Amino acid sequence: MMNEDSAPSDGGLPIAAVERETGISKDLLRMWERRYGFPQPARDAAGDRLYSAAQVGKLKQVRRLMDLGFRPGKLVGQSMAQLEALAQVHTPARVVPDVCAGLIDALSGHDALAVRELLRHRLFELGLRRFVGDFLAVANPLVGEAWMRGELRVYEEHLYSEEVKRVLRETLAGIPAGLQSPRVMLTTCPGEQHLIGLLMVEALLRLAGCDAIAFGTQMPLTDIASAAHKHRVDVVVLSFSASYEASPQTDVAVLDTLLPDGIEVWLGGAGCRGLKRLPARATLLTLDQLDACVSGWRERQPPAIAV
Amino acid sequence: MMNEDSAPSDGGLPIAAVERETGISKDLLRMWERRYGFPQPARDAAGDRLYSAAQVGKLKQVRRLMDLGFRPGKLVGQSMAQLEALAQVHTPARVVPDVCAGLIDALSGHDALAVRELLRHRLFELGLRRFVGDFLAVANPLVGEAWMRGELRVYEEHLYSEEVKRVLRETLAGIPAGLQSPRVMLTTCPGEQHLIGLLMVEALLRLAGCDAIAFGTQMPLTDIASAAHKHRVDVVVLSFSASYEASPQTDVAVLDTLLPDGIEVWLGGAGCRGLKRLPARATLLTLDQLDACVSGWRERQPPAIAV
DNA sequence: GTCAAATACTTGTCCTGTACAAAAATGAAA
DNA sequence: TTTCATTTTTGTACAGGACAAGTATTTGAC
Repeated sequence: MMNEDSAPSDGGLPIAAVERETGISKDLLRMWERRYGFPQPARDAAGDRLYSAAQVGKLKQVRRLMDLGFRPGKLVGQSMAQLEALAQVHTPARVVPDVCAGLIDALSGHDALAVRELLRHRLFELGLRRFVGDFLAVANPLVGEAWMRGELRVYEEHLYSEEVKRVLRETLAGIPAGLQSPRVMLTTCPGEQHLIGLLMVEALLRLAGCDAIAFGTQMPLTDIASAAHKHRVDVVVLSFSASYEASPQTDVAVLDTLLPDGIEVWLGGAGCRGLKRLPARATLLTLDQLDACVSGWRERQPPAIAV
Repeated sequence: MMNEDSAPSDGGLPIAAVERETGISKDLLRMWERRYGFPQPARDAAGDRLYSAAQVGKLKQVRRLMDLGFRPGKLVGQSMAQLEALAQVHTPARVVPDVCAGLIDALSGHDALAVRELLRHRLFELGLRRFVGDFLAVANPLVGEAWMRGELRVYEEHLYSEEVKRVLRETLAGIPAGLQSPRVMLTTCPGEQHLIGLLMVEALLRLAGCDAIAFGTQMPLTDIASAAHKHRVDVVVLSFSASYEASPQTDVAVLDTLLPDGIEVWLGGAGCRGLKRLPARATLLTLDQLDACVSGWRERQPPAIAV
């Protein structure tokens, strides 16, 4: 067991810390070292790895570029400057749509208040449905790309997502809970900590009059199943972000065996791209298909039960 | 690489899924298997482990009891029933204080709306400061203990924390952002996903007129440092829950080397118990010391700058 | 030349087994 | 009873091998 306390002042970060900072597993860090010779961390007295800040920084950059589709073998050999250039080139600044004007500036200006005001302004201007469907649907990837290009720092992206969550929750508080069917529960699978997509769906479901129950993120699959049963929900909504590590495919297959019959599963988010061979009860959908999906569900119900 | 898709329908869960479901690392799962003979998962065609639902359930129960102070060696040999009995005995139902009356019932009644109403009622009855300091400070551990005893399911605890977050955020939205010093940023270290403590602190700071900036959870330490610098904050508040896996000690030590001089670090939460040898800039505090801490900070500032 | 199938390469995760340091428990002395 | 030293327990680190899934590249038919 490495001595965690010896690390900070001097050499660098132990491997567990690097895993948490970069999201790259210990196994993989060791494998890259073996295969590519990078990163080649120093060692402490006990022979445990100690990664320098520079190595951790490069690892983060490599990881970003991998999310863009690059393979690690091509990346690890490059210098930090080359990697940054690569990120620049491959996420060309898109034309910022009018609705998002000023957003990136507000974020990089380190002014939390300005960001919040901007979001609120858009919300009142567009109304909740279009705020979600037109503004957030555009702004979220825009912020992600700006971060890829290095125009935004991690903490600025954190600030953005925190303020979006805040504004959405404030607003949801003002909408009386719908009581119509379908009764929907919202959550994410373990490891998926992105809540924004879930809140966006919740907003639209509330507007459609559905009885939506939010359970937050990261519910173990067995608990999703029993909660769905106990709360007598009709639909389980799961959101998968692009950075979801595990396989939505597997999650859905497991849930299919755990869930009682008659409960549907609706999946959304960038992490669902390329999903196939879904169980019969599962549906893949985008935000703008949600209303249609709710209507469709209502039509499928026996008239006696439908509201 | 195991075939994740073959698992769900038949035998059980692959080791990565069990790690995510139980929070027990792969390394440790294999170590327990070798040392204690439990869990002893089936194997797929490739020789990869496949854990049954029963094994995963027992692992979760073992983990709960370990949080109560039991050692794994004493636990793994016991049957599921014995483990449940143990949990019953060692978390005796406390006398439920009046303020919390009805809470557990509302949660186990699977009525999200009732929970929300109860929380709102307490909030209006007590006011924000006492809601945080008197109600939540009592209710949070109460819910945790009820879960330990098996009186609440995981999803009921999820529901509780989701509704608490919701009510707190609604309320925070109504308090104009304070603009007085100190300027405080709130976040948690990577791996710490509990937000409630942070929201409670934010509420109290806002009431004290502080300029509080919330960054959400799980910021890499390097980003905490640069955000603190760029946003020109005076204090970084970190919250550590009892279930924090990594070492707050190490985190603070690392931050101490990364943060610019003059920025203080305030630590709170159950995860801080037993912390010692803190850097000079770090302070350990509980909720009820927060006001005093803010006053203390203000007094320490040169009069010219103090507000 | 174009498309599709077969082949080769790349990459992530799993495996076994070992080692060791930190934490906890135990026992001895004050 | 408290304090200190010793033993046991426990978690995390290491090395290096294996292999399947995903990706690229070549081959071959049309």
